[in-house]
Amino acid sequence: MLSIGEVAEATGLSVHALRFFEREGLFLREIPRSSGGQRVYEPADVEWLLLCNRFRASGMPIAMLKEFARLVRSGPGNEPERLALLREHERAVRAKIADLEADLEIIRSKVVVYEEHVREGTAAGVWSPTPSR
Amino acid sequence: MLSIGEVAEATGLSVHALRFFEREGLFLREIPRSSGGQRVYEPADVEWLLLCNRFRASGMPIAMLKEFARLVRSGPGNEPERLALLREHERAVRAKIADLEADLEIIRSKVVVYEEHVREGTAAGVWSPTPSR
DNA sequence: CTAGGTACTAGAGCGCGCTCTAGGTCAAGG
DNA sequence: CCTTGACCTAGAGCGCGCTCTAGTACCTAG
Repeated sequence: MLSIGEVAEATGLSVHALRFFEREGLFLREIPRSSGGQRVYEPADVEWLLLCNRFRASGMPIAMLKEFARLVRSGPGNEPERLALLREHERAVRAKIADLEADLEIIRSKVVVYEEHVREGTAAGVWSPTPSR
Repeated sequence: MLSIGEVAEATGLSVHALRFFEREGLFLREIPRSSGGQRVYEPADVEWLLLCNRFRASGMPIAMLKEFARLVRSGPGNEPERLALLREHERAVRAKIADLEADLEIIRSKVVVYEEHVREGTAAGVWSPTPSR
């Protein structure tokens, strides 16, 4: 049984963010309260939040996370929908990686141009104030 | 010589975004105006914007783009600084790709679990409304 | 001459994802 | 008791990156 502060600590999320996540319905269950009204989490909630962190870090919007949580909360029977959502996100992440790799190529080429310029004192390929390249 | 509409078309940026970029000082030069006060671009501006798109797509914040543009505008002599900025961004992009690949692994494993579940009708490894895994 | 389309400036507004404030409650230690 | 600190709710605010509005001007075709 964990307090909101402990969960924040364990997940890297702020207590504000945890309350926000709850308002948004991103948990897999209602988080129960203690007699004094404080949230009482359990380790499984932390595991779910850690997975959420991965999803978020990989660019999944809150709305999609919400939808996934909704599917899980609404019980068994919709696993194909959950799978479709996960596959969609997998596709999106692969696409993002591919884009980043293409962008990295461009950046690399600019880095190389500047390295040569800085090493040799030539101005080939770098920008002048009035763009010429 | 190009109008703002043509540049928007060529770069995929909106005319609003182009005016915003200009206010923010993201261009490599002052964009001149026609007699009637309309912006007059040249192809080199489009090239720069296309590179900006790459930078932005790879997660470079506007502030960093601004700084790079400032360095270029302030003329020759600061190439080592420009290089340092580019290398920093290159590092950030590589890190982001690595993170995404790690996230992708996790997503894959969830997809696999759901694929098995959906194929075989077992409930192993998927979430129940009250989280057990 | 006029209408339509495109552009202008200045500034407000928005969607996302939190983050923080205000005003209060609760539980434990001194 | 009383303070301290973690927590509560409801709701406002913020940083980013645009996006849109209002009100006006110009330019080309008919």
